[in-house]
Amino acid sequence: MNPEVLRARLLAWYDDQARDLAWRVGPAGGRAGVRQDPYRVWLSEVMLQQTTVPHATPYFLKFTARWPTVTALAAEQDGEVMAAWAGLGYYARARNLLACARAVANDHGGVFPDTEEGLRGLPGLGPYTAAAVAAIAFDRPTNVVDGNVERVISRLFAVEAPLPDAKPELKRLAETLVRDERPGDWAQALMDLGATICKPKSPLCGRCPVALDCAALATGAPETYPRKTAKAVRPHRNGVAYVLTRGDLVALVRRPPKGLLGGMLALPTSDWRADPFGDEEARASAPAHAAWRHVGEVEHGFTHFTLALKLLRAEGDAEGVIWSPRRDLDGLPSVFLKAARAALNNLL
DNA sequence: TAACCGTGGCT
DNA sequence: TAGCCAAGGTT
Repeated sequence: MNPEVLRARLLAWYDDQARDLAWRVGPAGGRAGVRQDPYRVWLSEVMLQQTTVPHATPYFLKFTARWPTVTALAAEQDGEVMAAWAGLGYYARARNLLACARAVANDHGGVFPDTEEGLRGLPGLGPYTAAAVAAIAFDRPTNVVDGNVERVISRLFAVEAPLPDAKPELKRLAETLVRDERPGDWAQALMDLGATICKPKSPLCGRCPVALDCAALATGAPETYPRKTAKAVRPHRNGVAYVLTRGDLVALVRRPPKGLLGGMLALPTSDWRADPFGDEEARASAPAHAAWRHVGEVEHGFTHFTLALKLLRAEGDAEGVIWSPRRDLDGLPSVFLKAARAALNNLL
C-alpha cells in the first residue's frame, strides 16, 4: 500500500461523495477550504459521541436555532439545557457542554482555543473530540480516531489484535496517514467512508475507493475486522416508578447531579435491584400516601443493564416534588417519558 | 484500568 | 428476538 495513493483516492472520493450534514456549512458541504464555525463543529461533535447522525441532527438544529453562539449557550440556565438535551442520552455530555461553554465564555473571551492541546483542556473534550475540532475548525493536522476510523484502519491493515486492546496500534497506524494537507477533510473522509461504505456488518467493498489498498478485503472476509473480545452479559434490574398526578400536573424529581441520568428531571422511583417488587412492597416505597394502582410495566435498555419498571399511579399530593404540566414531559429522559406515557394512557 | 454512562435503529 | 452498534469521556 502506498499511503500517498491511498490518501489521494480517499480524498477524491470525499470530494465527490461527502455526506450533506446539517453542521457542514458552505459550498460543497463545508469542504474546499471553507472555514467552519468552531461552535457548530464542537456542538456537533459532542452530540455525535456514541450517537447516530439521524438522532443527533434535530437536536443540533434545535440548539443552534435557540443558542446561535457559545456565549448565548453559556448564559442559559442549567435546567433549560438539560431539558433540551432530554432524549439524546449520555447526560454527562449536557453537563459538560454547559461547563465547556462557560469556560470558553469566561476564560477564553468567548473564543474557542485553536489547538488540539488547548481544546483538550475543556470539559467534555477527550482525545477524539479535541482532535476533530482542531482539524475541522482550525485546519490542524491532528490524528482523529473514532470508532469509524478504528474499523477502517483495522481493515486496511488487517489488524489481528482484538479491540479494545488494539486501540493503541490502530491509532499508531492511523497516524501514518495524517499529512499537513486537508486535515479536516481527511478526518471526515475516513469517517464518511466508515459510515457509508466500510460498515460494520456488510461493507460495500464493491463501491470502496480504497478497496485495492485493503488487506482485509484481500483475506476474503473483511467484515470479520476489527476483531473483538467477547462482551459481558448485561444484568437485569427491577424497580418501581410512581406517577402521581394532581389534575394536569405530574410529580417529578430532580436526580442527583452525577451518576445515571444525573441532573435530569425524573419520575420518583424505588431503588433498582435484581429482585422484582411485589405490589405491597411497591406501595410501601411510594413517595406519598395515596391510592396507588398498578397500571403496567415498561422495559428499558441502558448501556450496561436492562431495567423493568413496575408502574404505580395515583391522584394526590406530595412534599418536595416538582409539579410539571403533562405537556412538559418531553423534558424527561426517554426511560421516564416512556413510563409516564404508559401509566397516563392506562387509566384502568 | 475498567466500570460507568442512553437511546433508537438495524439485523 | 435480542444483541449489536453509533463522530467517546470521565472517574
